[in-house]
Amino acid sequence: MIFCGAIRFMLQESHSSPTFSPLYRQIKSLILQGLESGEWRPGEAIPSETELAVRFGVSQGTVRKAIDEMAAENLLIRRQGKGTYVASHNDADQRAKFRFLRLIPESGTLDSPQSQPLEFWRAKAGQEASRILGIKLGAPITIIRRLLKFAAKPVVIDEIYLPGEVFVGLSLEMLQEHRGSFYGLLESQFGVRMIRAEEHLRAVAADRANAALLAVAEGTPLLSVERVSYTYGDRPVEWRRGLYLTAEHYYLNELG
Amino acid sequence: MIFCGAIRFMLQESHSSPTFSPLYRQIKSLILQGLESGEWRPGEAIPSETELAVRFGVSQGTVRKAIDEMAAENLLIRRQGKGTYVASHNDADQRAKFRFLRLIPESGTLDSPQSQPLEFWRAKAGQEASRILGIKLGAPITIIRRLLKFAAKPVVIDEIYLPGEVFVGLSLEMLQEHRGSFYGLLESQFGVRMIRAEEHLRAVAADRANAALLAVAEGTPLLSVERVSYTYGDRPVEWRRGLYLTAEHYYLNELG
DNA sequence: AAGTGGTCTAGACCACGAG
DNA sequence: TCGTGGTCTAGACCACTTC
Repeated sequence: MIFCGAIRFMLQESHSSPTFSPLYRQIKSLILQGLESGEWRPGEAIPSETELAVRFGVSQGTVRKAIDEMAAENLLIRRQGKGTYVASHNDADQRAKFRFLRLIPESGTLDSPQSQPLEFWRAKAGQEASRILGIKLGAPITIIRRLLKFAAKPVVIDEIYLPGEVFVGLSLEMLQEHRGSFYGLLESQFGVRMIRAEEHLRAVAADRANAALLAVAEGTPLLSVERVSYTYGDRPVEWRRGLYLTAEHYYLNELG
Repeated sequence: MIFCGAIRFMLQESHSSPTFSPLYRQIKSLILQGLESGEWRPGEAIPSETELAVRFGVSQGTVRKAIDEMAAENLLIRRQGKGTYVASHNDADQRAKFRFLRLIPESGTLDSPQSQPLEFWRAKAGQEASRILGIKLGAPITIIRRLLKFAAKPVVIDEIYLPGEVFVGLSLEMLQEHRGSFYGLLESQFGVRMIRAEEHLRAVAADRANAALLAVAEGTPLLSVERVSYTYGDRPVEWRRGLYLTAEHYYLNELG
């Protein structure tokens, strides 16, 4: 607490600076640093608004505005009366667990998918993987193929590309033993939290192998979902391609 | 201005009310009423924050919070130094014009699609249309079929269902003559502004007729996009089904 | 210079959760 | 009862746009 009030002077003072950003954004990036550095881990509470205000030497309202933005970006979760928490893919909330999965059963009940790993191997990044993941050509990558089942029926085939240097020690056993979502595992085991993702959707025809896995005829139209996921600092750390069988499910998207 | 300060007493005073909502939300719904009633039309400026604060008998900060939320919902657009404007599908901004179209060309240049009306007829609402559009069975509906071309190539077939009682007088000529987006036309000609939409995506096979229109082989996988669009008060006013050819385009979705 | 939205502050009080 | 986030206020000053 020696620094109380002192940090204020380290913040940008001048409005005429060419790289000017408002105080609450500077506070925001300070809190972000705390998240990236692991000072506050997913699921934990960060200090109260008043405490952060004292620490950073600004008013409580300024801290509040910084936290408001981060809550809107799903980085933090506010709980009235309790505190502000670091968002996690391991929350009790089921919606948080499969936040990035937009596949909905045609008729009614939304049950959690069950993951069945098919293959797991290591390789070297080719042109496309190195470009998309922002790693060197030939850098180690880990590839996972898996099947997702809804109500015991196979519906999704995923092929997941991960930069090997980020997820060292990931193994097939970890995937098989893990309960919960894939991103929850990456978060708790490797400290890498997925913040946002970008998906490219296309309609494609099932080839022989994938058709067999999904128990449909070769050539059946499938929804191809290519996803790149990003962690703090917009750093890409996952590239995957999903093939969705949309006979009894649909992909839901809300347009604002 | 006779009512200055008086309206304040019409707002909810008690926090113990079972239907309690904070003051800024009440202000928000008052502004919303102004939008719905057409007091402020799309593209126009609403009164300044200070003026609204006086009119509603609350502080400027409370009005500000109400407007903040509405700007986040794309209902209003703030312009520093100028004022706050009602959002419109006819904005100069190209992004606003095709806000709901997520189809991106595979390679580079994003040019505006060109719409070519194919068919236009009136019918009576069946089971599905009446359920989705929230109108009576047998109520009049208007159906439009059209082709969307990117760079002179046919890429999208749309079939659009509109409640006839909302869009009386809509004609094929209006569609042919109109420059700009379809929603821009509905907004300027019928005063109905689309706020949000919900899309259900599936992969399907092209039938003979649609394959011919898109100049592809019968059975080619297409992206089926069913959309329900809502205006103020979450009232559904459009149901459409699009068939997207995703050979040289993809559907982009951002996951937060 | 005037008017608009944008930022920042300080303080009051309310609602919620936990002990 | 206490500490947390949530709401509301009043006032100061800054930045941008227009005149």
